[in-house]
Amino acid sequence: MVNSDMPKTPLTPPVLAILLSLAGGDKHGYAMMKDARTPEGGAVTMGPGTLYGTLDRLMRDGLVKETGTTDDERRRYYRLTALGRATLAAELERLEGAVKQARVMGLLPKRGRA
Amino acid sequence: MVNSDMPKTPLTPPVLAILLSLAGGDKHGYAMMKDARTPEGGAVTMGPGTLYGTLDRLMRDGLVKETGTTDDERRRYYRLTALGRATLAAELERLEGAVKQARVMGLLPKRGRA
DNA sequence: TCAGATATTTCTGTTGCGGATATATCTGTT
DNA sequence: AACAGATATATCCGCAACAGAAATATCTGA
Repeated sequence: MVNSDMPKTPLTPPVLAILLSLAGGDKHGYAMMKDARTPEGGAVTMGPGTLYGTLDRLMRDGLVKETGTTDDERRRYYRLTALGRATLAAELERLEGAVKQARVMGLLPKRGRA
Repeated sequence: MVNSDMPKTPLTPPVLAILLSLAGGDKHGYAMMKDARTPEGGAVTMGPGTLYGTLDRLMRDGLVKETGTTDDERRRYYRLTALGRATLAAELERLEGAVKQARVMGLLPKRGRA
């Protein structure tokens, strides 16, 4: 159980957006880019430089890997690793705590409470 | 209504931690640093470099200002501006959306803990 | 007064973001 | 089948932000 098996948080917004997108299933880069722009995806606007650069770092750090399969010559599909999933989960719990705290402080409009 | 009046998101983790801490009342740097480490503060560990550097940028961007008052020679107190509050609120709603989405996808344990 | 904690400042290396540019492949149209 | 436009990735590089160390000053309590 080395350090690299432990989720490291906090995550930057581009990293979170990518992991969140991949949590919905294997995707190629361009699809993640569009995913991220949506409100549910985190409303993050990434250009290609940020996307593919971040993707490389995520693979280097073992949070994401390529699937190796494709349905289109151009596309490269990516998948979360176990560490990637664990990291995403840890970050989401962290954020949930902050949001909850914010609600207590009255910083958020009444709704929420899914 | 210029651009600088509009909240800009997403925020990086250190920025969020600082704004969140200041939402609880005027604080000095060292206090924010300790605040940030707590789970409710976002569980972010910042050294002085990150803290004061980020604080300078927040003042430059008009999200935070100095109060000018102190109860201790060493301390410099900071306060959220209206833009700072609006930015924090926007970011929290953004994150709330992501967390909600994550819950739908079953990425979070049943009910978050306090 | 002395030690140790508190609080900030400054400096510098490193990382990661962000936009531009280039190229290749796919799709639909005629 | 050729073309236009959308899709998809690769790569480059300047700049902003983060991260840690080191130095300094002030406060607190024994």
